[in-house]
Amino acid sequence: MSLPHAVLTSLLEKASSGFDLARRFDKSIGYFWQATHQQIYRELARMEALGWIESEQAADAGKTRKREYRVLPAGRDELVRWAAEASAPMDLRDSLMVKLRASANINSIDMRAELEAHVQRHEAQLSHYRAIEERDFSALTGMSRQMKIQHMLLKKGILYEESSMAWAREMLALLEAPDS
Amino acid sequence: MSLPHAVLTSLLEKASSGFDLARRFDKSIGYFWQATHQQIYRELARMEALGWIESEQAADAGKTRKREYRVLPAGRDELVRWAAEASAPMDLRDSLMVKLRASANINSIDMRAELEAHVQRHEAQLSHYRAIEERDFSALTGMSRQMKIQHMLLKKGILYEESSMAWAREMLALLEAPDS
DNA sequence: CGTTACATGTAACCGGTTACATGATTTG
DNA sequence: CAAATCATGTAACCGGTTACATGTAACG
Repeated sequence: MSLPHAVLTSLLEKASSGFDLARRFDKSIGYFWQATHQQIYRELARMEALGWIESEQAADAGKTRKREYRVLPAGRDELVRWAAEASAPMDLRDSLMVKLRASANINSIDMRAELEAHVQRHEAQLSHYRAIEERDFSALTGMSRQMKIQHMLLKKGILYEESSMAWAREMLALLEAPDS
Repeated sequence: MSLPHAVLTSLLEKASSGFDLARRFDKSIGYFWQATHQQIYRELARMEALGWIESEQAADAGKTRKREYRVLPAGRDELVRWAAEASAPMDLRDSLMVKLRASANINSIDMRAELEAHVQRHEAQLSHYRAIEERDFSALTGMSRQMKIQHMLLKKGILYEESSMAWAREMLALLEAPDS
């Protein structure tokens, strides 16, 4: 159950409203943990009831209901406690692999178009990551420990995209090859 | 919604009982799509009601309730239909990454031990995959199209383990390094 | 003869997804 | 002024997980 802790981590970096959190989830932390705004609002309410976070009307709320959430010591403690737990290995549920396996058994299934789309998606994501790397992590010296860790997380994404793309290209080559 | 289709694919390769399917899911197809026996029994019942599969008492049932399931043409058609749908990109939900990100913000979180366990898990899985590769895919010539695709799926797993391990080792080195 | 593996299920729960609702603010 | 974006929520559903139940077969 990592969603509350992902939210806590994000709030720790910057006190925010639910809406801003949802937007941030679409970017940085969302590459490793996605959440819809409904989930986030639900968790914020739950965590406030538990005393892990507190909120007040946002400075720029105007007449809207915008609230800003902040992590309380109890929330910080909970994050430390949770981090010490053993984490289960990530579960892979890749429907493309299931389809490819089906295509190995049924000749009329042609996965080439979908693999091509797949390659393109990985390509786009990769260049997106690389742009972030260039922008935020190109300094050669003086990176703080925090920055170095953040950079490694980005690199994880880059490695994933690179290896997925290379593999998909090889798979595509196999499917394009004449059936000898 | 890939579980029924993963089951269909597995049944296509070999007519089986629910129990055998659950065991097989722990091995081959389960690397890309896990399922507990409860889920599998539920899907088998659903798919039989839909006319995608049929069953009869297993030859080796004895006095047990063991049944053997077989894919019907309608099930095969459904698999073809489903394979033509665009598949969503795999969603990554990696709690280890969330923890590492938390550790970038809270110095008292030490992820070294868990990263070491992580590396070891990947190492074990990798040598397991390599043993399968040696056993089933070491032939240099005459591999059928079906075999080649299956080999590529295994290679996908191997690539994943290799890159995860390399990355985790690099991350570990960073965390071991003196905090300059 | 007790333990482990085989074999199939029911029930409750929970996290995540989808659809829908509501109102304020900004922009063209 | 209409449309898009900001902002927060409710409700229903569904796939996946966990706990529990039940009985047979094989093994030491």
